[in-house]
Amino acid sequence: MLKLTKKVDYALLALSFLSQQETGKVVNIWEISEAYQIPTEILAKVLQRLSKKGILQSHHAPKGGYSLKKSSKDVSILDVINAIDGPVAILSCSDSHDKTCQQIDNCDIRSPLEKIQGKIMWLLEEMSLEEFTHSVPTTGGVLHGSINLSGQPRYH
Amino acid sequence: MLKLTKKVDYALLALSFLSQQETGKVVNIWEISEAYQIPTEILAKVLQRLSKKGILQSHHAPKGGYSLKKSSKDVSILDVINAIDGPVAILSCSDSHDKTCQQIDNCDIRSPLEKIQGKIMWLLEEMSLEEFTHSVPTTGGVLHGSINLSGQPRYH
DNA sequence: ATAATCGCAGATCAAAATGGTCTGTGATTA
DNA sequence: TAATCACAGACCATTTTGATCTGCGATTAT
Ligand code: SF4
Ligand code: SF4
Repeated sequence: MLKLTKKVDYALLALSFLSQQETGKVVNIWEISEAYQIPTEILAKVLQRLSKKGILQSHHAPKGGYSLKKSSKDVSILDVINAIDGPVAILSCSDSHDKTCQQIDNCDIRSPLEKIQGKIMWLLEEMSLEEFTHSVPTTGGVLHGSINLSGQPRYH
Repeated sequence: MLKLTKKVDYALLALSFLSQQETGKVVNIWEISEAYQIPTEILAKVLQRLSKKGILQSHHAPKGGYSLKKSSKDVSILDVINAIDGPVAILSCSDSHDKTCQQIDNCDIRSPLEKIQGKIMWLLEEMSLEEFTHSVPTTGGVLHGSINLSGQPRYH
């Protein structure tokens, strides 16, 4: 339920790896695959999409590979998810025109659900790769009050 | 990606339906199924789980059915998701002991991801069924500042 | 120029999660 | 005691995801 896919996991690991290198360093798939024990073929797919979306720069050539195209603070987690799995959508009906939900005519929960969806997207958009890989303690004061930043759920 | 399951959708619709009735009103599966065009068998499963988790009260008897067991402001969206699909878990590894992820030894993204997970759970826990069905404009001032409450994503 | 080393693209298969169906049982009450 | 409701679990179909395979295209060192 609400689980991130393995591909996104792979993408984040790879990006994390790259952002730990000296800036502009070119790394090939095999190295990343080796570092995390990820099957090379599927990692290839993942990195391809990241480069197609402008997050990575690819260099095809001997000694080629991938390097970060943007500063890690200009890449949000949402960007990564969008690149790998297509648009985040909590609801089946947010694909809009696509295939319409049977309940849509009588549905009175759509608008509140969209509100939640907006908040989740905002959350994912706020967090950049930089904060992500460097374990910055807060998101910069955008969330206030009683919000739980411990990473540990406080519910039973 | 990150999509709520249809069963949760059904659960929320049913709960929304029930909370629109006079309090304590007993409604059977067929009526709800009819109202939203949900297959009765699967709706039955969904309502069973809600009653097992103490969200609904069941009355088996002629003229029986289900009624809300708690006030709608004491039921969070997280409760509903937990009841239907088991615990919310963004990461594959948060099932902990279960089957371990191949990358877990070298993983340097787990803690930030758990942070995000915590925030999402907090979000879902904050919103009660009452706010949900009555379209209350805000969540009561817990989120401040530039948060986007419009329900519409503001990203491209 | 050409061969080695890379990424690119798409088809394809396997496994898992989900949605939906079916059959039979148990509780309550008119 | 029969009708009406929920309960339980097995079961199958569909969709999504993870992973693999095959061949092509770009770049560069020699
Ligand atoms: S039930 Fe409502 S919210 Fe859920 S998918 Fe259908 S229209 Fe969208
Ligand atoms: S890669 Fe890290 S975060 Fe993702 S599932 Fe494995 S251990 Fe958890």
